Amino acid sequence: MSIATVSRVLRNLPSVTPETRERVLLSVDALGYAPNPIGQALRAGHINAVALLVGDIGQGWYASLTRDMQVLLEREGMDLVLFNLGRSESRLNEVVERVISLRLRAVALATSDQIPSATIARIWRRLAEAGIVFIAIGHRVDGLGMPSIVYDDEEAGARAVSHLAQRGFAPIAYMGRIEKSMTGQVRFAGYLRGLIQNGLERDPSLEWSQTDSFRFTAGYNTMLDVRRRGVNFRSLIASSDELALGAMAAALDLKLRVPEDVAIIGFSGLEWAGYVRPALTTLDADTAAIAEQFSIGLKSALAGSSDSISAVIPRRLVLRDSA
Amino acid sequence: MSIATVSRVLRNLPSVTPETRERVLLSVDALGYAPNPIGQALRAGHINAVALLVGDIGQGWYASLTRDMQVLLEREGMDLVLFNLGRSESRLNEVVERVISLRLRAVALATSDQIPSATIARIWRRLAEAGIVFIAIGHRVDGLGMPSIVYDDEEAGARAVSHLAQRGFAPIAYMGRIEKSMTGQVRFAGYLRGLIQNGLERDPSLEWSQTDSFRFTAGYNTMLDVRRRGVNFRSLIASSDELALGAMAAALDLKLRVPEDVAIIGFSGLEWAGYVRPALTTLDADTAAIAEQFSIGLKSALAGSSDSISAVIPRRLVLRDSA
DNA sequence: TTGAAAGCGCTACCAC
DNA sequence: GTGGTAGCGCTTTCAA
Repeated sequence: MSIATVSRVLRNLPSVTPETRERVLLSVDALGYAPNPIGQALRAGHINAVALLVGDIGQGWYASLTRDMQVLLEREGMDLVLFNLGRSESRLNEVVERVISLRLRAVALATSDQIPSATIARIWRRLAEAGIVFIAIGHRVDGLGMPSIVYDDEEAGARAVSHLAQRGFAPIAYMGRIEKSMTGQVRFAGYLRGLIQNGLERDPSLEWSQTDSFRFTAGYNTMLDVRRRGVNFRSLIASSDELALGAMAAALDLKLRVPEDVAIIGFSGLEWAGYVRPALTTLDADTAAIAEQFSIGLKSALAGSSDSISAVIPRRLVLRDSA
Repeated sequence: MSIATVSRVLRNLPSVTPETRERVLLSVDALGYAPNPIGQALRAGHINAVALLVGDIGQGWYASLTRDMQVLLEREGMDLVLFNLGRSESRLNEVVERVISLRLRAVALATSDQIPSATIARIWRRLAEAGIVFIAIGHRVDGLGMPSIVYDDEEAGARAVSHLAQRGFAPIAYMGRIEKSMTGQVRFAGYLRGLIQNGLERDPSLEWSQTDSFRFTAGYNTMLDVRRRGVNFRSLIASSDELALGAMAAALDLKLRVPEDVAIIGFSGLEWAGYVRPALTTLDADTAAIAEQFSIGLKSALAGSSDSISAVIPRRLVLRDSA
């Protein structure tokens, strides 16, 4: 009953007689022995854990994604090491180096809108050198063959426009345009396609950028600003539920009726969106589906498959009262 | 220039001549060498990381806490391994065993309201045996000397009552009573003290329990239910912002005015609470302060101090429109 | 089928 | 002040 034999038994290797196995398991039980993952990691050259890099865990979508990822990883016997990026790109590099030095097995990068594609591609290469699986979440990086799981934001944007147009809510504005991000462009492209499909004119004064953030205040201030400037619009598509709620709050404070005077559609499907009044119509973001796809992609990559995952998760239009 | 010397240089041990140090650093730079944390961990007998156990990361308070904890741990050079507990107590035990087997350095248990004190005490002992620091967050476990960081919920509950009473919003109901949890009891005790201090009668029909959860639906359904039953009240204190928003949604759907017909105060200070309309008055929950205290307690415990942290974070009453 | 031993990367000890 | 080496716990040869 050497340590080697114990190791074999505990990993269910075939080359052990039933009796030996029995005896080993008995002793293991008696002693309360459990293998030390650190030893295993040292031997294997990597830790059986995945790094989840999120933009800001305080935001609902990231939190929801984190939960679903943790559940799925645990099911695979892996642990989740969490890194919160904030807005700084240099921090992203530091975190990646940290992950490499920790010898984690995979990186899930989930920052929907803040990082240039070139940066992401560089990080992907860097991790590949280190033998670490990389999967981008929420980032559309076309044509590079980079593993990614994204929403069908183009389609979703177009669908939102059609919905508003059919309800007679034109002119339709777009809040939350962000130039440097691929995702932002895709979502916005959907908005533009939607306009065309519905025979509507594009109007640059209805395309609102938020430089500061995707969050509540930005939505609030933007709404105040466009109303003060007398911009003419009947509805708006906000690229996050936070922006949408901020905008709705401003609208209500200005004594506008929602949706009669201003109709609003958000992006994300956060839980509180169903409980504000009027309840927020939104293009939901299924984080469980993302986690599911991640798990599939991870397993395939760890099994050595060369073709990388490229999944698209559909967004559902959740009709409530705000549009 | 042996490996031993390199190790000494990289850890800034004094017994190295400046020249040697210089030479080593040069080579390290040239080779891009970085120490392997797994080797360090095997040697040290533990991984330089902290486990954060949260009830449900999808809920705003946990998400906010997680972010602040991650930031502070990173500052200390430690990583954050996240575990999501959900509601099952058996899962808590599994997670604790996992943490022990991983040889993490500390556990922060943040589940404000679901776990019996006896269970927590048992876990504390189990971790102590394994030499792992344990700090309870949001759990008040008096008299056991257990390291803990809690809010001043008793005081906060009483303050909420006083505020409502002074504004003439009696009778005041309490939503979200949970018997098995210490925290729940403390918060509720504050409510009772507040009633007495303000010369109000206690009325059991105004003490509402939610068996299912602290979340939106529970608040919504409870409000519907008490109105249907014709319970007489002018305001309510909800033990979470989620409950509060759910209740407010139901009130608005019933064409009640908030705060004129029903005034509402929540517990938590989540960001969206300031952007719903009417904006939600709340007893905020400073998660950054908790992380700060955790960091202090952790450092002291790792330094071998025997007296354990016991911090109380005050809740601020954030006055907005709902009460 | 089982056991002995090397070696993953690190630090602490002991010699020099 | 520096270098050699044992040993943390594991898995994987290689021999028996």
